[in-house]
Amino acid sequence: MKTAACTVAKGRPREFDVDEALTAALRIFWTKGYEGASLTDLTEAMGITRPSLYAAFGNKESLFCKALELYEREKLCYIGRALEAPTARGVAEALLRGALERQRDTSDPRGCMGVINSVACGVEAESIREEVLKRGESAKRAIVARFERAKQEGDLPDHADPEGLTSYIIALIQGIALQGGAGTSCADLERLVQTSLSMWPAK
Amino acid sequence: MKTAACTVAKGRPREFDVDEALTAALRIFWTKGYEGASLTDLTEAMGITRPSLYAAFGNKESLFCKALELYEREKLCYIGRALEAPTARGVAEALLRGALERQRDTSDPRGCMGVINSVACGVEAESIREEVLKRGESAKRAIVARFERAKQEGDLPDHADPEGLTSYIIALIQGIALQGGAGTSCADLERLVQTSLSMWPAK
DNA sequence: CGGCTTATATACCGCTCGTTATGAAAACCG
DNA sequence: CGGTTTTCATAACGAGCGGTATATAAGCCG
Repeated sequence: MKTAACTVAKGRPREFDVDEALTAALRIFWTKGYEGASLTDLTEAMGITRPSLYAAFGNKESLFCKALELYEREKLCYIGRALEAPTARGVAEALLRGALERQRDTSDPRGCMGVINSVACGVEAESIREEVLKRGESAKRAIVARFERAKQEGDLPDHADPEGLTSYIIALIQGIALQGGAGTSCADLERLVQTSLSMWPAK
Repeated sequence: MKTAACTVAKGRPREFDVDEALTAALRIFWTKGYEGASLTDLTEAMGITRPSLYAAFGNKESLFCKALELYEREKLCYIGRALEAPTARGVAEALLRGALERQRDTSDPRGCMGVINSVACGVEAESIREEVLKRGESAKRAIVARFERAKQEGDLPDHADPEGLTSYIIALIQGIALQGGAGTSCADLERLVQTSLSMWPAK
């Protein structure tokens, strides 16, 4: 009994590519937020009808979760790579430059999908908010762990506060995304990053 | 002809206090955002009916603008005071501590009204977004001017970048508001501020 | 008291929202 | 070819949205 990846389709084959549709949906959620993205916006961008969307993705909420997963996998992968930098300063620099590059990419919307959807809106979006915050928490824990390791390795001074450093660097990343989404020019964002890096000790 | 403040009321006197109602409306916009706040939410919190709201405040959009004005006047006054600090570092410290105190105040909602409403939602809220961003811009210019003054006074080194420093400090403030709105404990936020201050040169 | 003005209360408007019922179309199997 | 299964297209559902028409109540002025 083969449960997964049945190669022979039984009924009428679907006429659209699921991954392409999900990518289109991501762009809508990214620019308009969960509540701001109506089903009309979504179906028009995805090029499919409402029943097709519900058959393929369940409902609006599960569609959002799948889009969020795609977003983290393709657009936030720089975070995981940044943690592999040899020094704490290298980690911070990679994080800041990664966030900056995200705002530089003109083929993608400005702002950050997570930041946009972490601010409270209607009551219906409460579960969405929690899902977004949950993922943010796990990313935060990973950075804390990396800074604690750096402290043990003598890469950070004994009086360093890994939690404080993490909140600090996340605040800067959030600020970059927020200001980028607000329309701040990339040149200005670059100066923000430059200033941040000049603050970090032990150049 | 006395245009303003006519002391004698002509018709039936209104049965609610306009300032109290506006304060209640502010809390709703603050916690739910412009689009997330329905007229039902607003009228229930304000203790008035829909026609009373429209007679006193115009419509939802102008009500929001009046609430935003009240918010800046009462909750963001720490920014203006911070700019009066004698040194650039004093300014930065007052800004960060002011933002932290805002998240500490348990009698007010967490997060920042401006941050919440600066992220894009539906198309109807586009003018709201622009209004919020406009006010943010003016605050930014004030901080830039203050840092430029500090540079002229020799309070900041010649190679300092007032624009970059401003974007940097605003990013931290935005991060504090965002993390505060996300439920981060005040203790953690305090460490964030502490870390930020430890980064600023020339203690 | 009557006339005038303004605030209140109830109910409703047209519209959009997310979701789904209905029926026809397209592939496979026997 | 008939039967089965899945997808597609149209249209509709109930609920909630921002905003308002209508009628009544409460004050002043003469």
